[in-house]
Amino acid sequence: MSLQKTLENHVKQAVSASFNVDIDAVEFQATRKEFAGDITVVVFPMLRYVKGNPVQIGDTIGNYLIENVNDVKAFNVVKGFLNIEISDAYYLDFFNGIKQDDSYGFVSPGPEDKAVMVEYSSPNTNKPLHLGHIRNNLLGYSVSEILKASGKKVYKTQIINDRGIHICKSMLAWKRFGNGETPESTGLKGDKLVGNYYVKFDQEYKKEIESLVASGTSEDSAKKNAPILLEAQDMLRKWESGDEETVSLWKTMNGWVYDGFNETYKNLGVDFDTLYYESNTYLLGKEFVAEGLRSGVFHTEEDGSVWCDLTDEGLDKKIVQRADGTAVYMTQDIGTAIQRIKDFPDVGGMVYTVGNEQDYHFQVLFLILKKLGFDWAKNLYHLSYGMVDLPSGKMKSREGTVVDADDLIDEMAATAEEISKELGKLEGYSEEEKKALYKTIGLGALKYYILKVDPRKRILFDPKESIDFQGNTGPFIQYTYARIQSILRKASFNSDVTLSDAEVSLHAKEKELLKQLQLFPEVIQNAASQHSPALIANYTYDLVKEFNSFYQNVSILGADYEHEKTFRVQLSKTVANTIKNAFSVLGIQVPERM
RNA sequence: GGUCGCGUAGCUCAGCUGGAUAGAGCAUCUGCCUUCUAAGCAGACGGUCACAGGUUCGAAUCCUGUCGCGAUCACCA
Repeated sequence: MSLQKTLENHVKQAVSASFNVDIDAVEFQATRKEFAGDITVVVFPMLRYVKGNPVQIGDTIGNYLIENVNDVKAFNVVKGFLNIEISDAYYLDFFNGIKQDDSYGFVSPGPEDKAVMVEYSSPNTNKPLHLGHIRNNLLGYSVSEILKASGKKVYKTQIINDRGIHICKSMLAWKRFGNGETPESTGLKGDKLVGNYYVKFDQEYKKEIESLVASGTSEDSAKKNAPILLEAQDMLRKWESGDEETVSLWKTMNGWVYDGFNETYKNLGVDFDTLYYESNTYLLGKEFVAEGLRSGVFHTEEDGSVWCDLTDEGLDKKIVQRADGTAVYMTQDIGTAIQRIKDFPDVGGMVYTVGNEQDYHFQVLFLILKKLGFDWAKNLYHLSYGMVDLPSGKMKSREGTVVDADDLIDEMAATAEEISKELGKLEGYSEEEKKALYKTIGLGALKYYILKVDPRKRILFDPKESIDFQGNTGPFIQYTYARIQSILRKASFNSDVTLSDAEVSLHAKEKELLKQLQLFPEVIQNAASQHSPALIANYTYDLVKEFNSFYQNVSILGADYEHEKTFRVQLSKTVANTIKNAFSVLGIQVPERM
């Protein structure tokens, strides 16, 4: 049981015994550093139940705690704040309980736990992944891992947008200008190759529009009637009717793209448990339109189109089926959500990692699913995130201002290399070790930089200046971890020794560290319920700062007494372990040396 | 215009369900490498928490309004 919970009961008893009233909650906070004490009870809220002077009430409770609770060593009252000092024995007990636990803070899923499905990435197959996808992938992956750590079973998934006119554009351009090029023949990653033809299409399309306009066609009409566009539309019809040649080319080119994407995912360190393809799901959902009509959730307009009226909930009307009976985006998403629950009956909720430009869409989607009567609909969460902007402005594929995911990952490793060389570290490492380390550091910097900020906020990403190896950054934390490993290599200590408070008296900095460690499981739970990797990132940074201060000011291997040394080494090891666990849910690797 | 999100130090960001004098890093300045990795530590400087009201013992945090920035308001996905 956490210190706070234990104390809460005691404080309640104290109030009950001294003032003859029951209170239902006690408010705690960490004691500010300028006051003596470890944990603070805020007395003000009790004034509602207990009449009197807050200082006197605090005194009374404090005295009761001293008499009745072993671990309470002393107290002081400042204004309405009752600062409580806890005995070393309590902290050592706590520490002895976790020091052997490599997965401290992580909870294994219980069999009765409902699973969560997390969707992220979900790219189109006509363009390579870019910086925006990186934010999406990192968030989705990390939230999945955090949910796992909090004790949930998680299915990571993505829906691949593998059909539609945009795919046909790439296919058409490849057919016309490709000369049979393949990833093998060109040495290009598949997604890059296909992406190039998508660009090629756009160039041709523009040329045709220009020449049509030059020969007197209106711009509007030219845009609609450019031959290459008409041909692409024709190709989509062929695809939908199952034309063998078209489908076969579609399969081949998508295959190239998937190979390319998988390489990027592997580099980024993200993965998926199950995949959905839009070519399989785009027809889903219509049966539920019929059901929604029966139950009165939807209604039919005169032209035969089907709508959902959400004006009562402050939203507007949304179409769910066209007059010609075909499905729209919303319909597919309804169908896909339901299909997923069918495919994975243990799933009781879903997280959609999608940019904030779709906030409204998901608000509507979740509401419709609720209205259709699915009880899991209350456990749907749109993990919405802001755009990633560049100093030069928005990323626009047409203007070539998109930061390519693969390029960025390489660039980060190169920057890590540059800085490492400047600092003259890493002597005596093989080239291979160095290369691996540069990647670990570069990726760590990138991931941490993106994950430490609140997802809702837009990020201004400056590829050159954003990567700082000092302060609240991934490499700083990695560095701390590596230093602790160095101590452990030199220490050769017996981790089984269990030290009691008779053998060790806690240094102030050690106590601070122990307090931080005690928070870890709570941080994981909070991060899970708030879907916030940022919480974990910032917590880890706090822990590391605390450790560095300890490291710099307290001798570890050179401690005066053997017990002291053993304890400090054990503590360092536990801190390292916590850093590693925290970083693993952020998807960041931790180096043994750097 | 309607709806949603954001606005905290020169810059990048924390700040949990309201609590003590609003915290870090970068940048600027001052100390600290014969000691476990100085990619570090200790300190200084820097704030009308966009603005105005309200709620109460107490507001960066909750409510209302104003301003600024962004997103969205397709029978596109």
